[in-house]
Amino acid sequence: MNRTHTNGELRLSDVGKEVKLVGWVAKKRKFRNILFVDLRDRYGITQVVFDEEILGSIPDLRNEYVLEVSGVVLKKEVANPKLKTGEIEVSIREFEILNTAKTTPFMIQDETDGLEDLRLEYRYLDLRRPIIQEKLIMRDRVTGIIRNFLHELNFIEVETPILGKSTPEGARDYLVPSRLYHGNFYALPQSPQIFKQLLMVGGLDRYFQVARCFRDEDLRADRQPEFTQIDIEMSFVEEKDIFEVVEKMMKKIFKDIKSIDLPKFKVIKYVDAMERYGSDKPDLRFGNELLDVSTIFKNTEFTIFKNVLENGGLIKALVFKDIADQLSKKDFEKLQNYVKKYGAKALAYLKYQDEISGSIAKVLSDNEKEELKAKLNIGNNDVVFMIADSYKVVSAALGALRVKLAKDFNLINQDSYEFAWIVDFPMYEYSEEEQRFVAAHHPFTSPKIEDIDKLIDDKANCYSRAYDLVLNGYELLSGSIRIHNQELQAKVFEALGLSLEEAKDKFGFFLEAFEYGAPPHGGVGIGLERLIMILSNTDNIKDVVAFPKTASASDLMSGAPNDVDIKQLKDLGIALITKEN
RNA sequence: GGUCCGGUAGUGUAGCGGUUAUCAUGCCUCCCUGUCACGGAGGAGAUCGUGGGUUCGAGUCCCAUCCGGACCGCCA
Repeated sequence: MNRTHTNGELRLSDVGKEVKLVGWVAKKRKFRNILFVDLRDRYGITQVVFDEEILGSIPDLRNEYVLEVSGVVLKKEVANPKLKTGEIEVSIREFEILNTAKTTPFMIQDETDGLEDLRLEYRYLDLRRPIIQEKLIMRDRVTGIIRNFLHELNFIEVETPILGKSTPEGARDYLVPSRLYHGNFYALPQSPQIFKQLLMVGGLDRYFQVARCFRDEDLRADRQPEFTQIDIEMSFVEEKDIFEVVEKMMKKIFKDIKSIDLPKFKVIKYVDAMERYGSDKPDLRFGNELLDVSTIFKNTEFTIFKNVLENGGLIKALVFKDIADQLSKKDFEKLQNYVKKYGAKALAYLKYQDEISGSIAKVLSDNEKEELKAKLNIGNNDVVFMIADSYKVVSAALGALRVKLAKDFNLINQDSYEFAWIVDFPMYEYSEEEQRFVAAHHPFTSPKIEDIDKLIDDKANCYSRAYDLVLNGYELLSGSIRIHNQELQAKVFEALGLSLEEAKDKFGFFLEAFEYGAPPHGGVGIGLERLIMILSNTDNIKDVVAFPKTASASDLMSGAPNDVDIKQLKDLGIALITKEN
């Protein structure tokens, strides 16, 4: 069954050769005495010709039959420029049908008719589509580049446990019941965080892993319950050392995959990113920055603005140039509804045309409108959007609007890749729900040295050595310099509201490890799927996962999750709670 | 936990109170030596997601439920 060539391989220079090909029937075009078949495999498509004069008869082939064919390579009189192999065809002398196939539920081609749920149910057929294969092949290339790159820098790949210990902070764990210890559970790792730090304590110095991670949270178009993180940790480093490794690695990936030479990555402080873009993962492919216009309205008569300012809120503006004539009243209504999702009560807007119109044109003074115009450098046909609310709501709503409008008005260059390190994240964020400060990152993140004194008494102004790398509006990776000092770690646990007892119960082994000479260390976790999504120009994470789950975390193909035999539950000592009790 | 959108031949869709349930594609049969989105003729193919209700009459309206999708919350 040895093929001599793949279906993407034969060229004009192969004319005259005897070849053997294998593959699937992608398409057939039949006449009385001749049959053309597009034979497909992972490498491409080759047209093969079944000629009655040569074979005596024409076989009855259907789409997706699996064939082995032998024949001679001929030059085509009229080439097909759409195929790499379009200048030749193979005239069949012998063939064998290796397998037949039912009619597929959707067309096996890039432009398929099947919708996503159907394609997921028959993922093994969906995987035959070149457009899906390309993405998995790219994913393999990227992990290959990463492995080679890190190995050259003395990193070693270590596998850490999948069955671990549940820690109730953070994302919800996937739990695995223990058969030997009834009532006890393993947790699947949300990330190999503790283990990789212990590898540093263990003296491994430079570690990485292509790590599967699991989070039992609700999904999104860019989130799966299980995903892959390129997990990296280094000893005896500071931020700049880690940035250098990651930056070189990204440059290597973009050079090899996209033939792009990336410039040096920007560095933006978290507070500046929030101020300018309303987001800690800003899309830097376009401008349209947020501007604080509170001072213009400090003596305003407009009660809504006035009240917000009096209650400690602020007013920010977002300007989009030369679009006023393209937005109808209905469009503005849609945008007003859009920002409500983010908690904004309203979206104010002004259209600067021959006259100034818009939702708040009548309630603002001429002076205010002119001041806005001057401060925001507004020209004819520009639109100013404003939201007055708390800092958090203004940032979230106006930040999201900024991205939406840029997309709607095609202001984003799809071929550009704008990286930036976001640094100096706050140590805590305030949880409205719990009415207290909670950890903004995992509890092993080091505070800024100069902020150690603020850990307990001034949480609002305490910053950490955490950083993200953002790319085109996505958080590509997250990392930090870790705490390596037992006392500081204990202090941070305390600051986070973990009693010494709780801390010992949950992380005792970890704290103890720090008493035996833990080196300074830090690292990152890179979201592999997101990187591949960006590289392959898709906004759907399912496209870059071989067997993805739906938005409700089910596998339409296998039917997972499913109920299990009562005997299995008994072995585990588990009884199910039914709705009745 | 919440908001919104969708579910009609194999597939993608039209229909929005009375139709023989639309169109395209796929499928099957026949015709066609050069197609490469082949072409031509004909044919089969739909418990309109499921269960209730309103109505003389329900893909069509209402309620519930299941499934899929997007988003908010969530994702230390």
